[in-house]
Amino acid sequence: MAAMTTDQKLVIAASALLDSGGDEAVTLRAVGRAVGVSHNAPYKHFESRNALLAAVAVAHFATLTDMFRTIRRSAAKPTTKLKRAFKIIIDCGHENPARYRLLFSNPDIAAQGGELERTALATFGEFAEIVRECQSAGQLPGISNKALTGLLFSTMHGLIDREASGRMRPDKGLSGVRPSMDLLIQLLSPNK
Amino acid sequence: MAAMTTDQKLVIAASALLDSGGDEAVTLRAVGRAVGVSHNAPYKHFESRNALLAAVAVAHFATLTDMFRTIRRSAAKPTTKLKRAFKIIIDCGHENPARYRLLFSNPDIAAQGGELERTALATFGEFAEIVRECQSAGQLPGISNKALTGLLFSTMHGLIDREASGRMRPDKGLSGVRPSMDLLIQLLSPNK
DNA sequence: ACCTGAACACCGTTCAAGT
DNA sequence: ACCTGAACACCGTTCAAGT
Repeated sequence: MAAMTTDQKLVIAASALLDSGGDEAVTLRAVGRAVGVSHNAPYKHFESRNALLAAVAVAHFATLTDMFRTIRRSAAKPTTKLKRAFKIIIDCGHENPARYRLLFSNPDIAAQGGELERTALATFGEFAEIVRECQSAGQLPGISNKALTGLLFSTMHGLIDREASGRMRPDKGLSGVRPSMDLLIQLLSPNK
Repeated sequence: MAAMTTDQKLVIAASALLDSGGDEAVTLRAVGRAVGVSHNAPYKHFESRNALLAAVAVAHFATLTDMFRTIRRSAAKPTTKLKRAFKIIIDCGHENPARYRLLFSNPDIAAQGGELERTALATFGEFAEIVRECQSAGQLPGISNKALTGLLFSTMHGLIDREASGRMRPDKGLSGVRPSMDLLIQLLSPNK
């Protein structure tokens, strides 16, 4: 932590504030205080608060890509790989809801394009390859890989977001994201 | 508009501001200005800004329930009814994204519970009945109605939210919410 | 190159005071 | 009962100025 640039320190501080206090806790004043600079020093490193948050998102997307790649290269069965990939995203939604929303549900951040868009597409691409393995193994329908990946990812995202929004009460008959995804996989399986 | 209470005027003004300028445009100062009262007059009618937004959501949920009920009571085929119900929500997501997020993706609003929760559950219930008709007609799997409804609704929500967040670029192989939902219905159909 | 302090134009919310 | 005006404690952002 000695050899860390101010840029990195700012991103790390912003990420910690996001996880501990949610989006509105990431004020430039709090970030500056955590790093030991003034509240407008971040403007010397990032164009705006949104640009700083986009840098946080880039770092997390890169980590997700690595985790997905590790899963894909493992010796597990395709469906096991898929469930592990699901679990990573679902756990993120549960443990760090503000971070999840930054990555997957924030129009202002996604609109920045550039490096963020590239990194996010890489994450999606790794996920798509795991889906492809399931298709090749006959565990998922042999339709367009991208269409199926988008459908699965969107369903998972919808379930996570609805649960985080408090709109998936038990009386709605949905016990959670995981069982719902298991149900979907089962319904989609070509083997009966 | 003569015989309108101040409460109603505030809700209507807030809703209009939400649709035209997004969530951050709904400031109590702007709402007050639109109605012709001071910027803190709303506090005499609602506990907070969030309570005012919750009242906006209640009004829209009630409208959605009515529209779903009308569809359900029509003479159309079950799958046609379902597609019309989808279309109403999808159109809302496209035409009034901020309103859509208020209704379906805002944890702070949903956390208010009370009348909002009841109204939202009624909307969901009407939707579930349309899904049930499709199940009875053999167009959708005969599993738990609530589980299937939640799955369909979550998928639609995930697709809408990902599109609104700018994360469903054409190069991801997804041409839009509607075709993706059609694909899902087709994949889920018991008839082959 | 990098940072600071003061300032600006906003917020939601509170409160004493008016009718 | 209902509303107002001033005030408070925040924001993101800008800018002149310092080293």
